[in-house]
Amino acid sequence: MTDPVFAAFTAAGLWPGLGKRAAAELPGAGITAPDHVSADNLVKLPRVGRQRAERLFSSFLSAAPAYEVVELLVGAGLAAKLAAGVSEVLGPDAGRRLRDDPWRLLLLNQVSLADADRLAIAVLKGADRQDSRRGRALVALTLRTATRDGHTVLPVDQVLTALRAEGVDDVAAAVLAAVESGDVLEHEPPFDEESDEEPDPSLRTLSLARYGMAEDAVAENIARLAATAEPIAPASAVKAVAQGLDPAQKDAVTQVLAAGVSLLTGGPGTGKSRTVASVVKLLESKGVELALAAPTGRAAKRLEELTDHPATTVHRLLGAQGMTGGFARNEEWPLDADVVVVDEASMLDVELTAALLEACGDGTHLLLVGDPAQLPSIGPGHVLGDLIDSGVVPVTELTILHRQAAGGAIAKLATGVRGGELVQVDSPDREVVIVPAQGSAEAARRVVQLVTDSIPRALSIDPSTVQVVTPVHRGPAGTIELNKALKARLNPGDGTVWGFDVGDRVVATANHLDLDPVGFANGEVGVVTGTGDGTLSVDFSSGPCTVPTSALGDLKHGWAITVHRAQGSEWPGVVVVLPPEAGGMLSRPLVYTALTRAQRHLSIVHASGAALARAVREVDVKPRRTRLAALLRDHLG
DNA sequence: TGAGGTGT
Repeated sequence: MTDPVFAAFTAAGLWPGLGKRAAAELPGAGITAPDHVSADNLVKLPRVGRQRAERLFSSFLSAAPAYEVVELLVGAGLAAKLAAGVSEVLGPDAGRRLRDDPWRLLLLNQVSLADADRLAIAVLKGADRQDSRRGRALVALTLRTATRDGHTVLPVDQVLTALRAEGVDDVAAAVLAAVESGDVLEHEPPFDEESDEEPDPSLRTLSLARYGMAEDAVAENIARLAATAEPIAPASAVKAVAQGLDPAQKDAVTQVLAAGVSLLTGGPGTGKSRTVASVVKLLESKGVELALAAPTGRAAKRLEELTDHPATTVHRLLGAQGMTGGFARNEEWPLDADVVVVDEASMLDVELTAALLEACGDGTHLLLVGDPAQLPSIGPGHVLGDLIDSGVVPVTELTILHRQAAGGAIAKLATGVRGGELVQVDSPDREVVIVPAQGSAEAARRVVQLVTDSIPRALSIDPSTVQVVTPVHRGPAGTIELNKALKARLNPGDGTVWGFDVGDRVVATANHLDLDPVGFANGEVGVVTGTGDGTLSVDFSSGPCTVPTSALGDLKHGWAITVHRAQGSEWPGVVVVLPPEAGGMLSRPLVYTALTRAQRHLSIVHASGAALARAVREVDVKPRRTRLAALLRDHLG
């Protein structure tokens, strides 16, 4: 009979060097408990020689801390695989720390309050829901849950209410304990110089220390860069690159030369890219050291193509050191750049921005380029929006559309949505077509009909240049079902290599930037042109690529992709589907991002009823609570 | 309560 803790430990893959198969073979070799583990016994395993047995034995000993954690977890009826995360978050001393305070388990994202309570009951005997350690953990949990909606802070009252709902009696003591532990920070409301009155204490907020500190760091470092900047070149230098730039675009260039931190904003087609290219050209000619980056691999790749100057992800620029590690570039070892340009800045969250700013030495100029109307960052914070709202950082907003379709229905619709209005557009030329549908099954049928029949027939747009965009993966009008239906119509086949056939459209779901000749970036769409032995040849818009077996798991069918993944790409024809089940996730940025993917034709299959107009009307269906705008006004106002 | 990125 195998020791249950030992069995759980070996099955959870926590023994370094021991594969799944070998783990299953342990009982056969008579190893069913920790004290059976020795080199002499391990050598009885199939395919294990003396040397490997010795190595496995020592790696077992080194995994003792994880074993201790598994013992605690299994004793409480919890999954042993949590142990890896526990050790990562709590360190080698995790077992003792969990025994001291079982609610520390809540530091892991996958853990619920009920799980932590179970561990507490198992570990503490006589555990009490009024335990101050539980209250403290609940404060942090409440704040962490809020970060999933992008908030960096919550009002104190809201945290207290959440604590009461979990049965905590002394809520003030719980907040105090959380603040004293250092995990949580308390913030006074912004000081109002206009009034003599004390700030309202109910406006106090709480943050998780890591985000509270990141927000402080962003504000302080913006102020530092603003204060230490020297003009790079006289404004007259702009003339050299100014041909073809409109006045606002020229202003943006002038601003980069003068200001430590400046912003360049505007919707698709307003010439942000063009302006950035001019900035780069000018600075290169002056021999200025430049660093170009973007939050995603695809945006970085595009920035590089556009400027003809090397660009990387912000993470790579800063020398990111793995999942939990920090960045090699920081205040001690700043970036070797006089000017740093970051594109797609709407995707910057508060922690990455703090790291970026800390890595900018005194006198470095930073230009952030982005569109605040597009989808917000995944991580917490509202950096680009807060910088704009603060009013203390110079902003150039580009508003003039420079595309040939400037006066067209897509542009009118997009401009309306950007401003919060769902306008009726007249489109006799069928640049925009609204297709109402009842329910998501009908919506899905309409999509297939549009792509395979109506659009090519009536508008002479080839299906290969039409992209379907949907908010969701699941359901009849989600990416999964739509791709099945579209493959059946556009490129039927049985999927010889990993479900793909020559002619399939694919989308990348991870970066593989280092493959030979160019590699591909997350979100890039391509077409399969050939199959090899466990490999695929794919033509991405950036060039052809041979995708090895190891990277095939990061490709999916790409006729229909999510709005999130479509951000940053455009197609001649776009079909946007809004199924009823996506009603709850519709927001102005999502709708705006979806429809601005279209260059010449936009079909909207509308099955989400009143939710669409509501989403567009409300500024932000879920506004993010942050302190950054107020902090910036404090530092720079 | 959906969807989304980066790093070794």
